[in-house]
Amino acid sequence: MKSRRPSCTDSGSESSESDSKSPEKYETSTRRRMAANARERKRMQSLNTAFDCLRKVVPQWGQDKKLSKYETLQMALSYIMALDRILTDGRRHSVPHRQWLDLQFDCGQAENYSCLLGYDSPAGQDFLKKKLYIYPSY
DNA sequence: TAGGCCATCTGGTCCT
DNA sequence: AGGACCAGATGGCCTA
Repeated sequence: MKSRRPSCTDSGSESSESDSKSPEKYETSTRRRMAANARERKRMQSLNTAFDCLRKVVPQWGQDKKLSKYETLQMALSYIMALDRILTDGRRHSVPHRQWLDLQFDCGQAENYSCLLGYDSPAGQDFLKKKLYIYPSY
């Protein structure tokens, strides 16, 4: 658990409310606020889980540091556009059915693709370290 | 120490 | 009425 605002508790802002409301109403609103805070925490945690999944799929070439959320979104956008371009170019040049599109990449971050393409085994990752094969599905 | 990033709280708005 | 979502505010942690 990370930092929390010291002035704020899970019970929400108290002084003004306790002055103006009956104890019952105060307790009810306090309970609702706590529940809302807990839901919001859970929602943000699930959002962060989704970001972590996205980080695993997106290339992080030369990045030993974890991508920020903004960088992750930017990288995902670039990555999707690059893959789209590959597919578009493949169609335009009418790649034969059995031909593989051989993309050299020397970034050495092949594990970034493993969960996307299903190469989770060490042998598969070793294979991917040399080449990324994308089979045209058209 | 400043700036970037993040977690959390909070109030508002919309939807069911 | 209550939950989901959002944006603003705030403060902690980390790094250059």
